[in-house]
Amino acid sequence: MEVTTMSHALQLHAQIVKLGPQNDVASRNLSKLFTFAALSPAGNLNYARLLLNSNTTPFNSYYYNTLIRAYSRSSDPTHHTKAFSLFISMLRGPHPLPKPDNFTFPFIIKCSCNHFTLQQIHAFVTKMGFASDRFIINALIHAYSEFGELGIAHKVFDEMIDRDVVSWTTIIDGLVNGDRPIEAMGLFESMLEGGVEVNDVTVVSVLRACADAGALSLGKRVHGIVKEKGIACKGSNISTALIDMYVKSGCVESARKVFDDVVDKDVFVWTTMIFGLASHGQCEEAIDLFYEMVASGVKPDERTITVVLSACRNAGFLRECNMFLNDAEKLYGVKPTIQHFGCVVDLLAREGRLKEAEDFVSTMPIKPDAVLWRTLIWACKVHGDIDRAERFVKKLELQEKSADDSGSYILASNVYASVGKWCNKAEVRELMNKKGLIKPPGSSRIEVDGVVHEFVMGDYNHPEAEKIYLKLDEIVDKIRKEGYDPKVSEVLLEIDYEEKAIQLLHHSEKLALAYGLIKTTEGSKIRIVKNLRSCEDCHEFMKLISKIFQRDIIVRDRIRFHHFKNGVCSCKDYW
DNA sequence: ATAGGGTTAG
Repeated sequence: MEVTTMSHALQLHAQIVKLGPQNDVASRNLSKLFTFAALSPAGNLNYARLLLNSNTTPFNSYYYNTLIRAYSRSSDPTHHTKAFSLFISMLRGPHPLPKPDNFTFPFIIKCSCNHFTLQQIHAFVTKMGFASDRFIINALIHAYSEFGELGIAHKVFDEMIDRDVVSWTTIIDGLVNGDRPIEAMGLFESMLEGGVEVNDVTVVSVLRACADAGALSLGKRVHGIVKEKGIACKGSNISTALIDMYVKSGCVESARKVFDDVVDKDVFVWTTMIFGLASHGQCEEAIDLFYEMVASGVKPDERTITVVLSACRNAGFLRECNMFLNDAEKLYGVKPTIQHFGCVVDLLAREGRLKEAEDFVSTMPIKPDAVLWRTLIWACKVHGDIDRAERFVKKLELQEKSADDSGSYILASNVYASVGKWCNKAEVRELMNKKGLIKPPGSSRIEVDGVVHEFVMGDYNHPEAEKIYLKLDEIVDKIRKEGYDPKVSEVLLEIDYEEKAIQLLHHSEKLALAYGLIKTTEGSKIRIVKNLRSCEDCHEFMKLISKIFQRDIIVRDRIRFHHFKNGVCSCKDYW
């Protein structure tokens, strides 16, 4: 008989007490009752704990492990602490408790709060002879990855003897989350070579990697695998990942095809497609698709609203923007977030309606965040309203939240520099140093002839780095000696190489640039996916690149795509 | 008599 409610559980408990712990029926019921109390959403963790502490419950590792498992699933960190103290008492006593076993570790690993604790547990795992337990090791790999210890995670993975799909998927997923999609993709390839069967989870992870890297060719291959094996039937999450991958690799049409074939579209599928259209400059289509979604009976969530608002913003539809903002709560029960308000502010600011933007911010029911201030400051800078920019910079500086955000500081220092207030700029820089803010290196990835190349600022790791630098020097030299050469140097000349413009380009971008010059000789589209930190960077870079290649360019920054035709950006985006 | 690891949009 199944236990389904707490009152039923209490009845059983009474019966158990009556029968006594020695009774067979009683002990079977006890385990049922306990499992229900600990794990069922209708159960009660504290009650399970009481049961464990009562002397009728046998010293059996099952009960301890189950309770630790229950604690580990909770989002409440004090539960993790409780799990830990249970674990410790299992290790050391004082009472004769069951020793931690192979079941204990996967749960307790989930409870560790930092990588030091994790390493201690890892040591116990080894000491107690569980170093070849796949479940435990997979849990370790996952946990190390979550703490950003990808090096250790990778090492543990490498040293494993019998890796299975989960091991591979875990490390791949960890690399994707750690912004190392290229390595993730590499591992996926080795996994295929090694003949490991991939499943739906693997596919979703590797598709995320492809999306991040703009790796269309591998993305397509994965799509092929999905079709071949029919893995997609299980749910819409693969479809969502595929749509996202195509969108971020610059292929809305392919994304749309996948989208149209999804029979039971959920909110994720719709939202991703709406984002896809909006980010490719098809803003009105995106808005239409939003209405289609609502008509089909799927309720938009917070993210959907953000996406449709950003479509309005990119299209310059202020009226619609306000309308959707009002509808969000009334029609769809979505509480407006800072991103939602941010869209309206962004739109006003871009159009140069800076006072309106400022007024809007002061009437918002939510406290503006650093991103919002930055949007405003940037717009002020573009529209030459430096007084207002300075006022916003002050607001930004007051905000503790921006303390860990080096982007804000850099923006602030740029504002000061642009009006020649070098003292203030120096102050900001100093503040940054004091807080130990180091800007993470910029990186870019480019797919040329089916190969994704990654460049990190200041790196020399590209296999053809030397060649690339040589080529770059050669070009620069040529410009110096011969001046203008319309074939290759138009842009470099125009931007005044030595003086300033090249400073806008990171090392990585120089590499990509030069590499493109050497290698890219055919095709009409170049996909470049960049993790740029601001639209400013993005546009500077892309203006250059698209002129050099003399063809259409699609580039993605953190938020959206920018289309460049003949060196002109076609989306209404700051420009 | 009884359990375990990896899961989607920026």
